[in-house]
Amino acid sequence: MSSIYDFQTIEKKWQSYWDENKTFHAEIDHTRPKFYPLVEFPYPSGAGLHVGHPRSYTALDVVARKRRLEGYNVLYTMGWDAFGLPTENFAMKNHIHPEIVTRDNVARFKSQLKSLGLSFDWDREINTTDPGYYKWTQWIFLQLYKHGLAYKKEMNVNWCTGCKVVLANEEVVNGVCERCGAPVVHKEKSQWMLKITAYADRLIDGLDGLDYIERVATQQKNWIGRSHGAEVNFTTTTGDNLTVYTTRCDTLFGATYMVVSPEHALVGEWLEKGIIKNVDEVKAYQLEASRKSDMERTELNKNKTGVCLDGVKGINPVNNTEIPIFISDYVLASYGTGAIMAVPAHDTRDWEFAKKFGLPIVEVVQGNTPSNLDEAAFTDVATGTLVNSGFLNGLSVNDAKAKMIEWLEANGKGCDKVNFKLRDWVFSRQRYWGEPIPMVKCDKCGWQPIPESELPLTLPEITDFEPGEDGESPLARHTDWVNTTCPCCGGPAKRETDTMPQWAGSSWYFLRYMDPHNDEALASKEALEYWGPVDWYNGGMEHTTLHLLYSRFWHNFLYDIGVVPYSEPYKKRTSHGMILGLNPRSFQNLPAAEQKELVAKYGSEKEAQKALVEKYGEMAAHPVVKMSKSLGNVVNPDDIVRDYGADTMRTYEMFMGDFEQSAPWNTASIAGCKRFLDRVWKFQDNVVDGDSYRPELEVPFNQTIKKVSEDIETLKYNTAIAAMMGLLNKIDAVGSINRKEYRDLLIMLNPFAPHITEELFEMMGFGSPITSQSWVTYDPDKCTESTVEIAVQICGKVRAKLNVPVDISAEDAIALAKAEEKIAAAIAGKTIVKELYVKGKLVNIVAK
RNA sequence: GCGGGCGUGGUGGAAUGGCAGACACGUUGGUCUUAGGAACCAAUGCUUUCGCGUGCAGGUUCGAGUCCUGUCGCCCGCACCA
Repeated sequence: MSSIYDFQTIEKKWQSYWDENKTFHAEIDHTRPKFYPLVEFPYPSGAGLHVGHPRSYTALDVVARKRRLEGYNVLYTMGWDAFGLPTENFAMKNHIHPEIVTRDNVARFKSQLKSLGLSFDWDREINTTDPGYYKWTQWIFLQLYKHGLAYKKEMNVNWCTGCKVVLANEEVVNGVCERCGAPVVHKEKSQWMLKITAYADRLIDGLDGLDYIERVATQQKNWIGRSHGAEVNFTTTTGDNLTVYTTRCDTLFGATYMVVSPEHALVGEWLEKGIIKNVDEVKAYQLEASRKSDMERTELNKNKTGVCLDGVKGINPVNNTEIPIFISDYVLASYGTGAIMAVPAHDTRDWEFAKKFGLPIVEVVQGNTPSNLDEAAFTDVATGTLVNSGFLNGLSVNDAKAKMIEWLEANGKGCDKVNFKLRDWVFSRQRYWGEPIPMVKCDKCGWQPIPESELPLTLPEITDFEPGEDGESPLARHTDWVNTTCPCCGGPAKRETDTMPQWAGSSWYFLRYMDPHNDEALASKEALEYWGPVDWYNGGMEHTTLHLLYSRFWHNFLYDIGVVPYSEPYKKRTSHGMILGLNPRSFQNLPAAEQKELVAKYGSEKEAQKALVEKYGEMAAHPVVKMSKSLGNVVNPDDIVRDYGADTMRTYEMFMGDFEQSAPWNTASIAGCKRFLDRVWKFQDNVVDGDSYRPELEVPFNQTIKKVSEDIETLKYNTAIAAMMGLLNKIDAVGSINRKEYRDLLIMLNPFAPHITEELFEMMGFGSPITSQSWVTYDPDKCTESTVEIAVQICGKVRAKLNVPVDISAEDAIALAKAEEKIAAAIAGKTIVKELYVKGKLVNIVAK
């Protein structure tokens, strides 16, 4: 009899074995092809590992382990993205230094990850808060500065009222802070900026050569938001130039007014010069607009507001018509020129505004059917033809655009222009726990980079991490550190006290894994050339427009300055779905007894569910929700590993559903995966000799190996495991397993359940360790049985089943089908209209 | 509003245009047990009589969960980007 499958002992045994033997340690080896899979390194939060983390880690661990068996030299690594606000907040609250908080959290995360048997090369572990690491983060910043891509600017920033820190546009979600949920307001602050906009085109065009899943590429493109249009130079009655940006220069004849953003420079100028007559009204509107938070602006976006500037008019360059100029916050200062020409007949927003302010609506584009401009703007570009537009009359929209640009350029009234939604990256944070920005300010020389030889510029040891009330970094209070000398003139100077955002360290970490201990460079040329680029990067969708875009920007830049030998960092990007929790407040998830009780009380399930929604709120209507402490549905991976083992946990996470879709965690379902592994364990009692597949298992084995091999490559881990479960059922039907079959099964299962397969491999004397074996192969000719069961349909309805040789001819198959008793009876006396045979599937007879 | 995705048993989910519900969970019955929240075996979409079934209504096809049109619902992203 087999021993008990004591997963606790076995898993510890092999984890120590791998550690001691450095089984997964990778070194440059030019005799083997390399493979570099990457998962997003975690922020080591105080809460410990979430069950969501291992979904991604296990998925690429499966790929990494398979690749090693296939002969690749695999670099699979882990590290810590450890700078960040939660740690600093925890440190403040509990009066513990962030460094200690980080150290403790990392230790916990590391032991949790180790307990899962992930095949990381722990010798390459990195930590963004390690001065040896952030020396190079700072070094990259200096290169950006030296190439004019880092600059300091007084600007309107997103200010989180909760974190008391500046946020990047990407960090503001629905007008509130992505992290803490507090309202975000605008504030003028002097900030370090990175010129990501200089790479806008590259970041779109570079996607073409990459294997990114569609939704990631689309989201990045939309975020960068490239639009082709024209700048048109309007003039004003004051003699000023007022340039607008438009994608519809074909409609220039239909411009009946102009709108500039409340912050537009000309408005200030005109106010100063006394040109504007309704000063109070204009100033009041400006003030109101500046006070609005993003949330308020969003909420109000249906109801257009604005003020007409009294005393100045715009002049349309194409027909010299004078038109009114408004200020309105529906025009953004930060996009285009901060000014637009308004064509209410053909733009929905302009139409709304014109309706509200009673402005003329002039039709210049006509569709195939007459449009009612009292009802809505006509915006169909595809079918429109120009009217009331002088030299454009009769042209299609596209032709008119081209002709108008020609005209504008010929007359010096405008030009072609490409605009982007993407804005420069606000890079300053008024916090302690981040990389110091290696810049000093000298009264004489201005901002100066510190010499590279002085890197890393380390954080000073301080104990008070509270941000200043004025929004200054806590570092600003530490004058010993702040006061320094100017690297340029040697005179007194002050250090920058803001630190870098968390996205800094994670923008290049995958390069450091290639050569983590190098003190001369961020990584050696040899390592960068051998290991790079990342072959397969898996991570969350939430990073698509943040980390993923930022790191592509940095990497393209590093390529331009000759630091890395290729421009794009990641060849392939995939994304996993979130692991959700069951909502304990939803009717569907209540214990049966409670459900009965509620139905008795309220009459029906529907009414019971309604009552729950009334009691708990809208959320009770959703049976599957995000895990949260307040609902008490958070699952701790430690508990699962303790109760079921790491192999079961891994298998379950891969089996629970489509890897790319979100899936609810259901601890009750884990039993199935545990049983699966138990059955594999028990095969040891029923092993017979044999060094080839037995006839009845030959096809199932070949089929399963094919399925598992292919599914691992296409993220279909769930069906790969299902196929192995199906194979087990077939082996059980035979009643025993032979040594060849057992051995191949274990290799196939090894990437998913590495511990149990190592143990069985050793016990069975197949040679040890399993990690030095070769991946199983299949014979394509042996993936189908020699006879198959086909369906016989009459008019598409299945009427009988038939066993036929797999290579039977269509004629023979149809003849056999017709000879079948039920079929013969069904078609008797009818005219056969059509007969067809689909190989190995079915015969369909159409009879009337 | 725009862009992307998705609606399949009690549940998670399978199905190159070809026998819908693989593989699991759960449930029911059984075996073995002092016991079972263990293990194993059997049944399990609904109805059981023809039959009906992939959100709903049409269409294409010999054949549609899959393709097309419309519609309803849910999720995600963007959100006045001119």
